[in-house]
Amino acid sequence: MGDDRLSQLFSALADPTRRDIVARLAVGDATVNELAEPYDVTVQAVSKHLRVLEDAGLVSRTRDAQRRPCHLETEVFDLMTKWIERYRREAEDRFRRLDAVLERMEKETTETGNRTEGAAS
Amino acid sequence: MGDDRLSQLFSALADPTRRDIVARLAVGDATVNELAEPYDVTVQAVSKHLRVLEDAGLVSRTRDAQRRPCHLETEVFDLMTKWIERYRREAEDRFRRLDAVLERMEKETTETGNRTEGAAS
DNA sequence: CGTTTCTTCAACCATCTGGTTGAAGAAGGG
DNA sequence: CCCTTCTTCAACCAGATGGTTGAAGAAACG
Repeated sequence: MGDDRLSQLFSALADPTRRDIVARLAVGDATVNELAEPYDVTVQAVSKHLRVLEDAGLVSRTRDAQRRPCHLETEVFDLMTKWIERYRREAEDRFRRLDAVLERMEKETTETGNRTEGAAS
Repeated sequence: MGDDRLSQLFSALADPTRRDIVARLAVGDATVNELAEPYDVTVQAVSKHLRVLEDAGLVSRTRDAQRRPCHLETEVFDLMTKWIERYRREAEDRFRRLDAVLERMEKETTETGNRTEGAAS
């Protein structure tokens, strides 16, 4: 279902353990074992989480002997913030226009109908 | 599993249909039937999607006769953008520091060790 | 070479999820 | 009052997901 990039990204960050992993990778690169240590789940489970993060483009991995250091890729964050900000702005702009219309209507009402209060805004 | 607010939010936006619903609600409020019309799924499925969005705090609903107009709540977007921006900045700051360290190390190496190239840049 | 460490693959399991159909609330309209 | 409209509830189903255990790759170490 989540076949497009944005779905993968949001889905990857929908898990608290994965968000925590991202938070720790923001501090510095780390291996699978290091990342798995704080949690009470198996290292295999963490390995799966890392694969999800990697597929989403949030994490890249290099090789260092047997270890696979994980590195946080920050560029993909833009995809999400751009999406969020777009619709947030769109909705908020609409609100402002709606408010303006309501304000004008109210002013016209007070002009033609009863003049209960001063028209100063 | 996704019991905290952030998990609910990311999870809600991980579905392309739900993101599309959010995009359309950014243009204006709409009823369940109106929202369901463009998709080839049943209206019940869309009703479920709206419940997910509502539980995540992204959508609020009022009552208008039999209709339940859906309204986009934009404030909760901040929760996500704050989280994303925090760790993005954290990681990028770390990169800048790392780059500075590497640059200094490189300069010291060229000063003490072999002087193969000019130390400019 | 055998062993130890780090990591992943494979199979399995419980639960969640997104979809369906069918029936039932909720509220107006004839 | 019935009937139609809008919406949700309930039960069900296929597939994804997050977890487990056990075994197997990959690469250093003795």
